[in-house]
Amino acid sequence: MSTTRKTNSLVDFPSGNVLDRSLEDLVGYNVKRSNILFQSGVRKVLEGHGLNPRSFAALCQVVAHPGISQSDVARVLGIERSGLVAIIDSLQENNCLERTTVQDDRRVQALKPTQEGIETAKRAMVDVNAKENQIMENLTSDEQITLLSLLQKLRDA
Amino acid sequence: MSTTRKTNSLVDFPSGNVLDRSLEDLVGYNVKRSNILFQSGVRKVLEGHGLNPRSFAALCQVVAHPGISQSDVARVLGIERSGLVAIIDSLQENNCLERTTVQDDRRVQALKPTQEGIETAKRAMVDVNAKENQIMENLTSDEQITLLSLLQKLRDA
DNA sequence: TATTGTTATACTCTATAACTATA
DNA sequence: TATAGTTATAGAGTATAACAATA
Repeated sequence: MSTTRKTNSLVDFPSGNVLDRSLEDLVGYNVKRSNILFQSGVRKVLEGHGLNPRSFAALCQVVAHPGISQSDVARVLGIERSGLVAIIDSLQENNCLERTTVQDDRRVQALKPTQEGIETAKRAMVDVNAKENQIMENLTSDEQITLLSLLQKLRDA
Repeated sequence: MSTTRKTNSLVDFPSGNVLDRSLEDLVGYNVKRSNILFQSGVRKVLEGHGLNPRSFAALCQVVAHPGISQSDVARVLGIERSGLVAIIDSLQENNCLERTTVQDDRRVQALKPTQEGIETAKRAMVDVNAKENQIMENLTSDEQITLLSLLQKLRDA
């Protein structure tokens, strides 16, 4: 007797099926499904701070590197400059940062975090960390650390 | 002297900055960036087989579970039924599967893989596996296995 | 009432191209 | 000629709602 799923299905879902396991054993597929878990969970948390995943990431960069240019934020985050405009607009509307002019190069607008922006980033980061711990609750602390370091090593390529 | 990036930046990027590391130390952020690496790499490979990530995943399910319904494929893949229609349409146009009627329940259309569909799935899987190994080339074999098992354990929650 | 497949719709995310002003 | 910021635009991905046929 094979182990079947609870829904009323046309076919059995025997555990250990070769081709089924092939998909479930792809790292990329598991990364994609895991990304959905984190994305949806973290998005909900960030909404409470008037942020979304991208604006949160951008704000973190501005807070960490006051005076950074939009182009540099885009480079660090791996997104297009054009897509960053609306994100910076929203952060500016929320009084999280200011666009300031630069004497040496009048093309760029240095991004300076406001005190409110700094505090928003810190509060959001606390909540995001808590949410991540909740999402990973069935991993031990060591396993969480291992997962993080392996993903970072992967990205270093 | 701090370590700076190569681009002409307004600000320094000292390694070890607290708030910058906070973002880079979020598991969710690393999952998101890793997902982009896999997604773009695998997508290119699948194009050579007339597939994309979603149609490949759906085809794998149909090959692994001949006779599966569209609703079940959607449930297993974690996507909406409505979004699956176009995917199944494209797989049917490529002669990878057939929609067949079911006597017991005339609402459902059991999905049966064609011989061409089975072979396409197998060939694509070989290439995807090779691509994943390339993407993870700076991880040892043990590390790749650990990463996979941790992601699977995370998703079991 | 609930489910399957389907269509229509809209919304988010994101990339591309082109423009301007500066360098 | 190259870069910064910006705008417009289009495409992919995906969720929602509603519908007809069937259970």
